[in-house]
Amino acid sequence: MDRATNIECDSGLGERLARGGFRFTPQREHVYAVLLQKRDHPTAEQVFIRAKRDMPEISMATVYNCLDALVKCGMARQVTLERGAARFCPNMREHCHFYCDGCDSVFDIDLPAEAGFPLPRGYRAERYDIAIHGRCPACTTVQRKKRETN
Amino acid sequence: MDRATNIECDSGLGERLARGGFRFTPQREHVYAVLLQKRDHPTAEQVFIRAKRDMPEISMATVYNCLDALVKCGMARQVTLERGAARFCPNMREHCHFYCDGCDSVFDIDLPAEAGFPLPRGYRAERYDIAIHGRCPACTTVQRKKRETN
DNA sequence: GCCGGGAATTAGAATTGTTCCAAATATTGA
DNA sequence: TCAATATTTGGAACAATTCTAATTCCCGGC
Repeated sequence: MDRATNIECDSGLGERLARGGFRFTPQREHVYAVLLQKRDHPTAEQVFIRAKRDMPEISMATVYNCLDALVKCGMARQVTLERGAARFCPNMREHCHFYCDGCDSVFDIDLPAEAGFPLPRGYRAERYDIAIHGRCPACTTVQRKKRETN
Repeated sequence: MDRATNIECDSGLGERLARGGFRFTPQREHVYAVLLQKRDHPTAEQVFIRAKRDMPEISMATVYNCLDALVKCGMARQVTLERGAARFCPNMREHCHFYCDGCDSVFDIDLPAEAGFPLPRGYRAERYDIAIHGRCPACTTVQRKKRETN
């Protein structure tokens, strides 16, 4: 949001890509510029549309590739993280979810009483949706395969 | 088929369905039972597979319908809420996202310094992913159409 | 400067998860 | 019982994403 951050990130793109094992390409530079230019959390398709304005030959597959590279080298975030199928639970208490990156399972975590959160003036919160990613007790010590039992 | 027995044994399901304007059906009862039976946050497909064991005729469409009814009448939650396309942002500071249900846009919200969160013993958090749903300042007063500019 | 190998790009096909549809069936209220 | 309405079903449609195979590009060694 502030220009200092912009300049800092911009100048580091090539280096960050390289450090992540990626090459610095015109497409990646351009996709990153598109992200910086209008910070409204665009979808991949919106990035594609915007990128095509100045780079008409770019393809959707490349946009996905570039976004992936940017995320992997720490220059962007994927906001909507849980990309797989929706999951359901019958626990109607106030709680949040812990996603174990080791065994890919989900645990209910009780929320501390203080539900509040300081929001800027004018924003009205109706629902909090908190996900924590990490390792569950079983996976903290041992590396496990993704469980699948049905 | 004895409806009285069903209603007696459904621990509030029939009533909650009715209050939500839904009918109490064997499929909905069964899908709910499947959710209760193994609380591992199954996907719709896993629910489908499990439901078919005792109700081989049930279809995927019905499972989606039942899950939807259960969520709408408050008997279950859909864990993974952001179902649309993934969104991207180049803001690498610690922040969370505010989703406006009025205009369907996403805002960055700075996170208060205290990032901590009391987790049960053994869980190791690596990343917090906090989404807040509600109305942004512009939509708090006026109802707006979903914005689309690209 | 030229060549070979690995990475990146491209268009399009394939896959996944979900929603929509129309017809058949079931349930409810009169 | 009958009509109105909701639900179920299988399959088609759909949207987002990933994969594939054929170039094309880029870098280092010669």
